[in-house]
Parts: sequence; structure tokens; C-alpha cells
Amino acid sequence: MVLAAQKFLQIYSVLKARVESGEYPVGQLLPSENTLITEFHCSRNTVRRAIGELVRDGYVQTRQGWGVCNIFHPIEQTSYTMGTIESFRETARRTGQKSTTRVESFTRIQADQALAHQTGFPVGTPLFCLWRIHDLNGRPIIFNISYLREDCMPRLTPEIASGSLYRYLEEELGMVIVTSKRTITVEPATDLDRRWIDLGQYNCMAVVTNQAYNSQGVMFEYTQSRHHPAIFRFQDNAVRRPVQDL
Amino acid sequence: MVLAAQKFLQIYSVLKARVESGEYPVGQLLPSENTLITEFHCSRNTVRRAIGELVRDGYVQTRQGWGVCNIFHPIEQTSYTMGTIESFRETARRTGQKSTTRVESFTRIQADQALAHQTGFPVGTPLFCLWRIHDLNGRPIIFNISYLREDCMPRLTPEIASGSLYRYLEEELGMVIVTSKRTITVEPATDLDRRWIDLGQYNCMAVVTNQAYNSQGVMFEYTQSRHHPAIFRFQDNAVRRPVQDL
DNA sequence: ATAACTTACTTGTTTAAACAAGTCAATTAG
DNA sequence: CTAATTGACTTGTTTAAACAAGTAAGTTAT
Repeated sequence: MVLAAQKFLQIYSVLKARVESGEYPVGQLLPSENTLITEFHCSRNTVRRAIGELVRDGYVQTRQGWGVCNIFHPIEQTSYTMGTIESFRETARRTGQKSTTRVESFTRIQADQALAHQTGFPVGTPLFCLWRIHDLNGRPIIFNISYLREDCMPRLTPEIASGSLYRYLEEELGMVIVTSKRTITVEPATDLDRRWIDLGQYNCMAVVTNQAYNSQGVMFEYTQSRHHPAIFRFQDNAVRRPVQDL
Repeated sequence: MVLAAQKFLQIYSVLKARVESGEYPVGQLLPSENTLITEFHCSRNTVRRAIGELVRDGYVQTRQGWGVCNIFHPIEQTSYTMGTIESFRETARRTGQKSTTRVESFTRIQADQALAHQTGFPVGTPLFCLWRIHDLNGRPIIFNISYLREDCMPRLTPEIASGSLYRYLEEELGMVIVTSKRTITVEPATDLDRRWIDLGQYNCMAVVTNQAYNSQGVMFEYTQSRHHPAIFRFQDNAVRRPVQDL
């Protein structure tokens, strides 16, 4: 039997939509677990798992003996935001902006000592080195330097890379991207940055370093995304204590 | 009966330590759930919850039908990193650096229209406005602008604020900080920034905007932490989860 | 009147069991 | 020899139940 969607995700989506639409007033309690159990015809664990996701999203807050409080605060979508694993195109589409990608360089190299230390690939690993420029509404705003394991995507071409790399990996190769480690730093702009991106008064770039792992636990991508500072925005929600299972 | 520590957190800590120490080789599988159940004398759910935390940390990766793969990659602790709810002092102590905090300004105000829009406090809310400078190893590196709800901490003084604000709130007032929404941006340095922080060649600041909520769901703090770009580093681990929207 | 104690909720943690589903190697049928 | 099947694993999802523990309001005893 094939499940259309996992039950806890369905409940999660419904509750999330209600919180976003204001159906549950901000600052007040959501219905209790028992109430939700009867509404959704499910077990307590399933309701709790859905609520756990909302907690992780920063939508609600639980308090033992009291209930689940709505702390949703709508955020402005003025600029390019990130916070989940999302490709440039996905984010642009979600925020209703027009995006294009062009490949400026596409070479094959092997990881030397320095690159291996920087990226975490073993020395000697055959890699594609890819430079891409992302335009948002016609203006170049991101300079992307990627190193990709050749053995994970042997047929990669510049044409494919100019499209959606993640769509190619997931849909064409059936690769499943599972986790991704990111580091955000601010670095001085280089001549390479300025060759493509008009920084105006700024002399820095917002740099997102991304290491992506597939379902086999192999790191197949190391990307440095160098963002125009004015357009960069990262949003995050932190929870003090861990919540539910997986 | 009072639990010393939750069982799944104990197991989580043990497994985490083993992964960090290399007891479980990188790229290989951890013991199966059944093996861990017999080792820790617990139920499958408890083991799974512990593993779920490791997944969230980016330490391991699970794959149905296969097992739990160790993808741990030690990171360099060269600079001031963040990624969980951690005060400046906590982070400095963890990374073995010497930190001091001094208060440059301490005033009482009410949220006007503009500030209410910026921070999310209701118009007219009585607030403490607090300017602090954080030094790391004797050099000023963070300029902190905080707005704090007066009704949540009526006895706050500059002396207290120059110590650990979070320690005061948690230990003295018994307040429980639960969630915290953060936004990271890069902004041009202001005269106020330059008055205290030596930016050298840089003309930008890494800005972390933080909104903290207590266990009653009340936002009691809005803080803008303006970091020296050279010392700023944010680390994050993202797990991709197929969430379908309805 | 006030302090202490019930009581009826609420969420938090753990166990147990059943079934679904992915993976891989050994076995079997052609 | 090759392809399909089986079986013995693995993790993923859901339900059910029991008990712990925090909260708030009502009740009782002083």
C-alpha cells in the first residue's frame, strides 16, 4: 500500500495554514492534543509530531501543563531569503522574482592539497569546477563557485549546469540530497567578484559555503555562494530544547 | 520521581561522543537500531529519537533499508561561531576565548511607530534600550543594540546588563527562553559602529537580528548584534524533508 | 481571609507492537 | 549464465497505553 502523504505531514500542513491565516489568534492557545486527536482521527503521537514541526518552525510554543501557544509573526518577503535547503531557482520562484543562471566557466580538475583542505574532498578526487552567475530581475547578485564530484554526475555538461543543477541531480540521476552543512561568513570582495557583480559602495560579500551530502553519505558538492550584501538575508529559528522524534 | 536526564538525551550524548571521537568510522554504518536497543536497554522509539537528534546535527544520515551512516566532519574552531541559542559569553567560554562586556548606554523608552514596526513590539510598550560592546581577547568586535520589555524584567540595571543578561533572566527571574528567531544580513557600517569597532578595510557589518520569546510566548527581547565581519561565522545544518503543501 | 489540598485538565517521556517499505545477498527458475 | 524470487535484514510510520509532571481553578481546613 502506498501512502499518499504521511499523516503527520498532512496534519502539520493544515495546522500551519491555520496559524498563517490567523485562524488561531496569535498569543493564544491552539486546541489541546485531545481535541486535535478527535478532529484528525489519529493517535496522540501523530498530533505531537505535527506540533513538533511547528515548534521547529517557530510558529508555536509548547508549555507543559498549559498548552500550545501561537507565536506566529509574519515576516517581510522583501528580499532574497533562505533558511532551508533550497536552490536559487526555488527561492526565486517562491518569492515571485525572475531569475536566470549563466555559466562563466566549466573545467575539470583534481583536488590538490589546498583544495582538499578547503572543501573536504579527498586529495586527487576528480571534480568539476563550475562558475555561475545568478541574476535576479536582470541584475547579477550571486557569484557561485562549485566543486562537484565527477563520479556522482559523470555526464554533467555546461548546458545542464546552466539549468537547475538540483533538478538534474534529483530527477535525472535519481540522487537524493539529504543533508547540507552551511557556513555563513562575510569576506572582502575580490576582483573576481567585482568582474561580474556591481557592488556599489560595498567592499564585502556575504558568503554561504555549502557542503551537500547524498543519501549514501557521500559529499558530492562543495559550493561557495558569494552574495551581493544588499540582497542577502538568512532567516533561522532556534529552539532551546529538542522536541519530538525524528 | 525526578529523572536525572531524559533517556534519549543520555543515549544521544553517548552516540555523539562516539561519533566525535571516531569510535564509529566516518562513512560507515553505526550499529543497527536493534543492536543499540540491547546495548542501552531501552525501546526502539528512544533509540530512534536519539538518532534523530544526531541527524539534525548533521552527524549521521539514515537510509531506509540500509542503516545509519556516519557523515561527521570536524570543523575548524578558528573564529567566533554560532548556530544554537547561545549567549556571547557561552560561546566565548566554549571556544576558550576571553570575553568582556561593557554597557555604553542604558535608557528607558517607549516603542514609537517606527520602532514598533522594526522590532515587532506593540506601540507604546515600555522598553529598556541597551547598547553594549563585546570584547573578544581585548578587542571590541560586537556592537549590541537591545530592546527589552520592561514588564518582563522591571529591576534591570546597567550593572546587571554588563554581566550575563541571559543568566540573570534564567537564574534570577526564572524565565525560560524557548525560541528565538534570527535574521542574518550584511549592512553598511554606521558612524556608531565605527565609534567603537575598528573595522580596518571593511565598510560592512554582519548583523544578527534576534527576537527571543519566553515560555509564555511573549517576545521579551529584540537585539541587533552588529559583528565585525572578520570574526563572524554562522554554522548551520539543514535536513531536507519532503514537505508537501496542501 | 488565607494557606493547603484536591481535582481536572494540560504537555512530556517511555515502552510495546504492528505493519510498510527499502536494501542486499542467497537461492531458484529459465 | 542470467534473471526473477525469496528471505533476512534494515529504517519509516502509526497506534495504543501507561505514567510523570506542570498549571490553574475550585474546595477544604485552619
